[in-house]
Amino acid sequence: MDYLKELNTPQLQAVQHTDGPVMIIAGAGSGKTRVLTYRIAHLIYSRGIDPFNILSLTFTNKAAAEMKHRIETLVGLEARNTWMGTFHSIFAKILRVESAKLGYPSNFTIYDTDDSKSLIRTLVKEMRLDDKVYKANVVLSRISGAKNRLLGWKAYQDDPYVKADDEAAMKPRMGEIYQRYQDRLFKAGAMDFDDLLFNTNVLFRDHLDVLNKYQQRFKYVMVDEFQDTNISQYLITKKLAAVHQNICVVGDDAQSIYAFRGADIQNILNFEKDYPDLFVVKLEQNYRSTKTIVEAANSIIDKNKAQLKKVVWTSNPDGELIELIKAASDNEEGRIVANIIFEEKNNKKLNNSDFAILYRTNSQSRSMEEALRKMNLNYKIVGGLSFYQRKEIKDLMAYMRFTVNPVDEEAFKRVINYPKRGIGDTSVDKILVGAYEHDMPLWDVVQNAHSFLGGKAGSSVDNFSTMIKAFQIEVERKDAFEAASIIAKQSGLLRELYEDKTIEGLNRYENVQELLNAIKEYVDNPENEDKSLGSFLQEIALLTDNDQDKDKTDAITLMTVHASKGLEFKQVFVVGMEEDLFPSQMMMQSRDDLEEERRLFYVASTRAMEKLYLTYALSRYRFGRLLNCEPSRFLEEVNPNMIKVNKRVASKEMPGALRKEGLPGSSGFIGIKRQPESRQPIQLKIHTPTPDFKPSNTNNLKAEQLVEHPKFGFGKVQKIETEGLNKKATIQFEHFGEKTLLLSFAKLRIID
DNA sequence: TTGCAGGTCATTTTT
DNA sequence: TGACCTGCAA
Repeated sequence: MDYLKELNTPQLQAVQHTDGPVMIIAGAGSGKTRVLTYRIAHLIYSRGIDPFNILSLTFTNKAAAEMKHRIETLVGLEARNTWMGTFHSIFAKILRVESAKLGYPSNFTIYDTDDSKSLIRTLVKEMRLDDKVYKANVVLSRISGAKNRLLGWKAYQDDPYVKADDEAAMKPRMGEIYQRYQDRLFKAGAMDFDDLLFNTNVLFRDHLDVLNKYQQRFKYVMVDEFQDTNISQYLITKKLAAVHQNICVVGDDAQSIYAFRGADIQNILNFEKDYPDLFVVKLEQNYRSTKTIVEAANSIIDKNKAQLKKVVWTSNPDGELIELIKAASDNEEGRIVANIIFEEKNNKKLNNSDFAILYRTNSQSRSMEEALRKMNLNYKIVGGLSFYQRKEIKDLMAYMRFTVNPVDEEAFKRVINYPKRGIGDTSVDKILVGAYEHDMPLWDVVQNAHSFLGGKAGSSVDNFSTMIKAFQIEVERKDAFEAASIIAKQSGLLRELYEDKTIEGLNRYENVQELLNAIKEYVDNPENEDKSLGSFLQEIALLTDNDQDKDKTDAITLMTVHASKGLEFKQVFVVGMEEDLFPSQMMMQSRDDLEEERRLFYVASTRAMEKLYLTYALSRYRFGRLLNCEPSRFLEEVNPNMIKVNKRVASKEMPGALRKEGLPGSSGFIGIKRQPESRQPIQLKIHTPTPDFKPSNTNNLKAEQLVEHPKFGFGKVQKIETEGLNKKATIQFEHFGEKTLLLSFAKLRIID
């Protein structure tokens, strides 16, 4: 085979070793996607495997689309017949076919996070619980965590450890919420994201004939980004591959950055134990970045304890040093970045699309955007509020959802009184409670509104249900586009938006038109056989990526580090390299996972092909407050030989606010502190909190008190200050020196 | 039921 | 800071 000549030895091994369990450890930039696509091509060409028997699972829509595209170029249209997609989409597809076995309708709705949270809020209210204790976010992540560990509500309630946990967290009724939540999802004919995996596990566990069918079908199973799988996903994959044993996982433990979503790095670390005859290939040569960048990235990740041994190297030239840039404020940081991009574009004849600005949190994009706009530099933001998360889009989608599946409670709540038709919260509650108490399907209650509501509200609901019934007839007769247009018009939604003449209102109107366009495209696409609205809804339920790559304009890419995985740019700025921001304070306090933050930094820096910039600000507006910042510890951990401190920072401008606040470091402190002679990074002593660390109530914290901090370790309170509404504690820590912490954020354990 | 004013609260990453 | 909630008047 000709195309195999392009591969190096380990890559070739990975491609040709098709049978039996295989694990490919692929460092950043080592040609992972290429190996995967060639492997599939090889299976089809050289082994004569029917594409229909090959299953490849990816993590993101983007990765799936990329792979599909590359395989089609390599193999041709035949490749379309392979099963390829995200875990969620593939299993949703299977669940739609087999839904009856689980008692679900095949057109079940998929609830997104907003729907789930809203349902939880409703439940908490119904159970008359304190919504400050049972916060939707917290409850949902608890339930989600349970599902990812395959703990159903019954098992959850019966598990003494879980129970003890919940009681310790003062949330003893969590198990009950979980039960009700599942019940309501079921009645609404809906599954949440985690259910797609959980229910697939149930399906395969309880229906061996179904399992067997898919086991026979998928002779070859491949999993991309294996480090990001959770137990639930892993178990499904393992079951599917149990007959043929042709399972190939590709991943990089150093890029495992989704633990918050249940990804378990142990899956990749322990894979060998599950398959003793495992064939392991390591792809260690990096083709993407300069030596400087590869080594700097390695120097950070080397600090992690949990990792598979591998040495990522490159034969690329050294390239330029990494630039370390200090700015006085977040706005100045933006200006500096914009200036550099402007200069580099001119000097090196680069395009906007050669640059990426990466940040830890979406909210950081603002200062960057402002600066880029001022310099007239074209940019695009990836992620953030995606198209399908906008209110107006969700509203129209909710109408469509409710028409197709009129027991969908969350869709119902969205549309019943929008646009306003005089059905207030009380009436909505009566309907929902009616359904609940009489154990009736929501749609039946809506159709018999008069038995539950008084005259006026009752007739309003009657009008509503008549309208929905009319929609249902349209949906049956017409294609998705025509039906959706009618729904948009006759629901009054389009008129409502049209009458709003503000700029945002105009935008919203255009967004709805945009959604209708998307539906039109869907209908016109000959690949889609089923043109019904229901089919369209199923198609896009799992589509959260709005990067259709349609914008051909040349733009600088702004995105979070997470969103950058799998991409590459000539020059990359990692901005906001400040302690508590990157690494993130939240992350460190909730899970004390410095290692994952390191991996995150590794992902960020290895996106750069030619040049990497690390920038930080000494002060930054966060939560509407001006905070003083310290440079990130990662700047200390990077091999200092790779870094040059940028001199361009000398900015005379000092925002008034900073001067007033007397910014520490605004005088004298240049660059980061480093021991000059040794040129060795300073070793920070990282504190491991005591195992049962629980933050204390710090309302009455006094000076001289001994405390423990999950990150800074032990310390003694120096003084407590009140500044406006904020209380600040200055604490002398054993290893980290004096720190001033905002008490509302700091998690401290008081040692008595 | 609706709309407004004022208050509170959290503030990460994504299928 | 801004998203969301609550309470009150119409």
